Amino acid sequence: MKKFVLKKEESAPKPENYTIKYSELLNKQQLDAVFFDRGAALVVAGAGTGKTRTLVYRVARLVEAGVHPSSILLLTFTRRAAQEMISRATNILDDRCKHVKGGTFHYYCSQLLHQYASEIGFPADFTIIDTADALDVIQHVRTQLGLHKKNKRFPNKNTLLSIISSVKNKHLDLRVVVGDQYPQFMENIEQIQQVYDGYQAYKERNFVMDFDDLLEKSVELLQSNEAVRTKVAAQHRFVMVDEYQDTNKLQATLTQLLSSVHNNVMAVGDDAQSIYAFRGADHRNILEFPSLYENCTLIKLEENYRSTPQILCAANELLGQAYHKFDKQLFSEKEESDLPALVKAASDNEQSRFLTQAILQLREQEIALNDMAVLFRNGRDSFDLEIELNRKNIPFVKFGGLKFTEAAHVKDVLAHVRVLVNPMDTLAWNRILMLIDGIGPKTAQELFEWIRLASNPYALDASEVVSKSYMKQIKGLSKLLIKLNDNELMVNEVVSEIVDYYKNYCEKRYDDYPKRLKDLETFVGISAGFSSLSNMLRDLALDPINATAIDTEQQQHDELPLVLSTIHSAKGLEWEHVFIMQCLDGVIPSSYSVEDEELLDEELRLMYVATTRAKQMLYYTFPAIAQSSYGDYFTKPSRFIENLPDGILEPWILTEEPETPMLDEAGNYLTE
DNA sequence: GCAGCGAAAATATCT
DNA sequence: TTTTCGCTGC
Repeated sequence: MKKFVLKKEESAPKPENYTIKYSELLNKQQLDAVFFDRGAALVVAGAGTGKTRTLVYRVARLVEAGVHPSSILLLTFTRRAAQEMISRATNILDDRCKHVKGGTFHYYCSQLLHQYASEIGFPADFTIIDTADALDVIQHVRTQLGLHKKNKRFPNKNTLLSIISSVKNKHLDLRVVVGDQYPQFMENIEQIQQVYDGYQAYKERNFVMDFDDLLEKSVELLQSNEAVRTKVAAQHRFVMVDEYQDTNKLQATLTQLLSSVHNNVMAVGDDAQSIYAFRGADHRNILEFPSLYENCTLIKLEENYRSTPQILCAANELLGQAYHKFDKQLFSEKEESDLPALVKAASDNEQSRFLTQAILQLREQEIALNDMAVLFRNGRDSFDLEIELNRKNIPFVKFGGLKFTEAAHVKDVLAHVRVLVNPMDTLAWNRILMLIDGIGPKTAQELFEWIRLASNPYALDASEVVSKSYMKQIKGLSKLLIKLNDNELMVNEVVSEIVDYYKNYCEKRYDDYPKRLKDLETFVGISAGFSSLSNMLRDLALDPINATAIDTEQQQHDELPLVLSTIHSAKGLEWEHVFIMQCLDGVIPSSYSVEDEELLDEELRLMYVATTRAKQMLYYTFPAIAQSSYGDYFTKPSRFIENLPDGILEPWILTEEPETPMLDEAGNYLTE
């Protein structure tokens, strides 16, 4: 039985009652967005046009107008972005803004599904699996189906997962995805369908969900259950979605569903900055948005407040190279600056040394390390630079690249936590059982069959499956799990016990165990920050810790660190001085993208995003010769840079002098 | 059924 | 360079 409650709308706020002087702080278009009240709006905001600022002020304005903060939903691309916006709103207004609901789509969906788990036949404590786990499941399904030993080539697990993920995120038929992206595997379509079904069935059976399931199942829940949809959407009087150009089909549908009661929805984005097509994002979403909502208002933010005209000129010229054109020209009233620099180094290492020196020189000029960033296409592109920075004692943080929680030893420890939270999590059981000598896939499988039916799944030593040879080890595991399950321990106490138990296995398995044990000690410390085991698992799955964050945390510099970041992770951020390194053809654009216009355009937009992060000065650097991870060499600068007309960039020539002890004086690179 | 060895293959960006 | 596959001996 449906029940609608009619509530009176808050009376429209009187402008003179606002404490914030909006009209003095924002331009005309920004004000339009901030004071936009009811209905649907699309804010098209070019890079650096104050998009975040506008969202922050709109949140504050709504709260000031008497809208209950918790009825505002702010969906962003990273959790970091949501937290930052909410804290900025809190700063300009007051603590009420802290109650605004914010986070990523995945985070929102995770909360929703945990709350309504019973509606979709899942236990409230289902586990979210990351990509590595998902690949393990696919591999398992693939071998079980006997597909690995066909004489014909069958797609590997990475390809299979990417196909499955596309099907879900783009909401397309499997045939369409395979035909479109992997026509060479069309002949295997039946088997791929089997893998798809097997993968789905496995997750249902073991009560785990992958990232895509979070979105897909949320849409299913809201679409199939009218009562839930009404109840949920009623809580969100105002829905705002940031970075809308990087939403996929499921997220666009979710946006509609979540705003379907109050119909107040604002999407903000920039089609020129769409860089997540590989993940199913569809920049057409933003173009189609106005047609999805009745009387949608369109607001354009065009004046750039971030970068100097010289940097914007490079950005505009880059965008002009796209196959599919944008009608976009950024302009800025900012003061003139030097032309962006184009720096050719002889080698990878010379590039690193140039960057290190340039950074040190800027620091001498009182520019904080934190106001500089080095950006790159791939996580590994900065490895050599990281060594150089360490050598010179320059503190840095790195965003993107390897995640701490992806390291095998951390996953091992987390698997123990997972079986405590969700005893039906086969994947985690497999992982911890196979640590024990003598237990392989087969025995683990049999043990799990027993666990599934057992009255106490942790009392493994009661199972008749266990053979004598490893009984002692099983007893140890069993004792640990029972103890942790029976006692009300703090999260870090649980993790600490697991680490103690795991130490032996870690030492046996890894030559570099001292480093890994140190990591685990750090992890015990981090775990103290979580309120419960299941919260910890959820948070770590959706917001994994960066691998280098672990090292830097211990160093405790009083100086704010330099930022190293993949371009993808730099989205939405800005710095005074930006270095874009490894600008090589084959790196950016990636050599796997050059055959395809769509892919190539996305690489170009990536370069555009990187370029528009810079406020004051921009440097493109590349080595004359660079070795790829195996085999071939990169020898040409990025075509995007090569194609720029003369006079946009200033070429720098590096002349290296013999190393001298006084770096600041004589050993510098000369510029011309 | 398990573990270890050697040969062969191999895209990356993120929630 | 690292991961994956198949083979062999226990």
